[in-house]
Amino acid sequence: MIDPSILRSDPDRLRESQRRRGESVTLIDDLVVADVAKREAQQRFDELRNEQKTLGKRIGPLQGALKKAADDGARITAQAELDVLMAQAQELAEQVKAADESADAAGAALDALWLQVSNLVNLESPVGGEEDFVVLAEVGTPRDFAAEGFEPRDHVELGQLLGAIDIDRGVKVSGSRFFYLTGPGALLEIALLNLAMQQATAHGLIPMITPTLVLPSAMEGTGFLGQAAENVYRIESDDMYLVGTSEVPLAGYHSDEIIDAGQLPLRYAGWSSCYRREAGSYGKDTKGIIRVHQFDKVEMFVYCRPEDAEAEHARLLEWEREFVDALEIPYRVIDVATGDLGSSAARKFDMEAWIPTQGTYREITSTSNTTEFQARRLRIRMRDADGTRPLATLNGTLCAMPRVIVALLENHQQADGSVVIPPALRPFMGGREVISPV
RNA sequence: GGAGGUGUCGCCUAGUCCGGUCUAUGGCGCCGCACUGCUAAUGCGGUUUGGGUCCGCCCAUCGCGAGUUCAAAUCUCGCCACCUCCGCCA
Repeated sequence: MIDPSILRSDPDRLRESQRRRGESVTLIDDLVVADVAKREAQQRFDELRNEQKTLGKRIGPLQGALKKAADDGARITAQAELDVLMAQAQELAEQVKAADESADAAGAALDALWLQVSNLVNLESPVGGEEDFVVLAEVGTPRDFAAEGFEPRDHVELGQLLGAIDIDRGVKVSGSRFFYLTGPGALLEIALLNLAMQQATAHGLIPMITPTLVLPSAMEGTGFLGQAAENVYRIESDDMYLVGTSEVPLAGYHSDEIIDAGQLPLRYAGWSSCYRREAGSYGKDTKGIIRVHQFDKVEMFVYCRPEDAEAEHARLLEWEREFVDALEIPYRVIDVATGDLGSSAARKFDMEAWIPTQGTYREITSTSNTTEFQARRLRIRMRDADGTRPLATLNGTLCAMPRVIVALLENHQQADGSVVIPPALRPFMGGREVISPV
């Protein structure tokens, strides 16, 4: 949710943001109307309710006086006065009830509209659709396998040769887009987890292992029940959701809290399984483990002052790069275009790793500055000398296991099908330097 | 899963039986001011959160929701969380 006061002070800013995203601009006009209607309805209720309370305060003492009335004359006078008041109060009660209902309805209508409004885009974000990203950096040089004299194998074949990935049995047990990590593949994930957590804790992030099943409020607060809803698994019998990223439980962690500004920034590194339906991706990445329904991920999440958010965003990107640098994988960094930000992000940087057998870069990390958007929805605020106000939240991938494993296997393979483990990872692999075909 | 108990503005707490002067009491903590060589102590004032505002105030908020009533922290119903006991269980 965006600061509602902007709707009154500068609605064109909202319109411009919607326009850049390629989302509805007329929605803002509807909001303006609904906002006025809501305030009018609320004010009417407030006034009537005030009247009702004022009147009610006279009834109690009068009833007391009636009980203590000394003689019949006084009793009759008091009773008559009370009857008049009660008649007024009864009529007022009906009006209050009606006003309350229309104020509630106006409020609900306004809230429903607000939920459709995506976050204000950062004006630096390139305008356009998925293809309109800007490349910020390109790091490392893709290997020239032709010059080395062999055809690179894809990660599916390598995974099989090494006994590291078992896709067939994943499909047998759980259906398409599921897999097992086996032997060295499982050890590789554990090593990556350890390397990621070592780096995270070195930078002062707090390690977290989070719930992966959450209530609707957490899912909605993080903005995943909007455009992304079709990719979320819902447990119908218990009205809960499986998270697609630990961003959800990490954001929900401080929901309904007011955090002392002195404690900020709060930085977490959460490890969890992630579940994605991948609806609408039929035919894409059907082979291999680039796009799967369940995987594990280490996610960074930051709560900070809104004025520090852009610097934090740069920091998250730096930490992501540090991790991929350590793995010696060629990559590029892109500034994601406004049409591809998702509802929560004001700005988003993706890292894309070079995948030799695809001859292209594929997303392996994503870091978003969601400014105060999620914090407002989740009622997370900070308190400083200026009072209480929403804070900013940011998130960034430190290590999404399957895609990093794909990049490692494909980029570090040798002619005989073995794979060299990058030195940074070796301490977490018992010193092993190479994984060889079984 | 079953039985009983509890849920009040940061923390603790009064109020709930018997509805109205609750505009929610008191203590601790915190903030400001005064006094003070400094600290402490003491005194005075402030201290839930959100919304509206003609900047006087007004409205909502007592775990959440619904209901009864002229009027609900208080009565009724449903839900949630926690505690105790029983059952089951990795």
